[in-house]
Amino acid sequence: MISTKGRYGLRVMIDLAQNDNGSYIPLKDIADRQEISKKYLEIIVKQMVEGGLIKGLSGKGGGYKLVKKPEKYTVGEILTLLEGTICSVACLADKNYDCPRRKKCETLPMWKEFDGIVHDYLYSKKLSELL
Amino acid sequence: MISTKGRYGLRVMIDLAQNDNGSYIPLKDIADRQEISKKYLEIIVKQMVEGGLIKGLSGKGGGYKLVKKPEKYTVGEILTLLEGTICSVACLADKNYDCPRRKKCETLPMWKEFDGIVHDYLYSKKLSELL
DNA sequence: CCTAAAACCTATTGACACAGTAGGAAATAG
DNA sequence: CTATTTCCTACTGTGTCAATAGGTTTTAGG
Repeated sequence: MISTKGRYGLRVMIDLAQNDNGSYIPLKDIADRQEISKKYLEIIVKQMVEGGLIKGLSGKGGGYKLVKKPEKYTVGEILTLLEGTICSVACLADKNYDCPRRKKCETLPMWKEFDGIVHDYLYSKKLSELL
Repeated sequence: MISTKGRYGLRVMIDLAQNDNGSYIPLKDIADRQEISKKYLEIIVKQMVEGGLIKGLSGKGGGYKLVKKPEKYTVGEILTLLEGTICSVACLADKNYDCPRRKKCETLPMWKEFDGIVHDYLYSKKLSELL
């Protein structure tokens, strides 16, 4: 289940794309438009800056802006950054984890196939398609 | 993310299908084969009995068995029973919930589409395909 | 009838993540 | 110099997850 972090973050990205006028957009405006606590958005937006998804500028006239064109972002990369990993099951989430039942597990192939479908959908969906 | 409840429950179903000899299969055997705590499985299996997925018989010679043929179960129905709901986002999980932003939400259509894909996959996958 | 084996039932717990809140420090344009 | 804005650290209540624990009831077979 995608948490508010991922959902809100995605909405911030859409908001930034829709209101892009070349300059930086203050978080307050986004919070007002999206009806989300600005304080909470700060946490999310910080992660997005650190992850290189957007850039921020402090001080008056500051705010946030996209670093790429909307069609260059995929929903998958946005959600992965905020959710940590988009995986249906824990066995696949941690790539280093080596399940002792890996060889005989009857469900693993299905989870892999399922994960592939989810992945394909989210990484083919562009931010620009949501505007 | 599918929790252990759903994953273990699915494995119990597979185990019951694979070891079906007409009589009841004790949980201890399943727990041993699947290498899962029997105590924990009790909780999961109880839910599956209440949900009508399997039936149990107390006493010596008792255990659990499927109520339908493996090809009559879908992975979706099994997971839905154990996970409560298989929904990617909270907005769609509770059918009675009426989001105030429903009309203007730019992300809702995508979540619906995504949910549809997930649903389609899980409800078309039969238990018998996992044996 | 007795006993062993099994399901069934209630309660508890430690750890962790989620969804925020709070208060201030640093940066920057005008 | 000041108002605005990001940036940073810390805290907190709530809930779920993943079990564990200890018992009671049911049932088949000797």
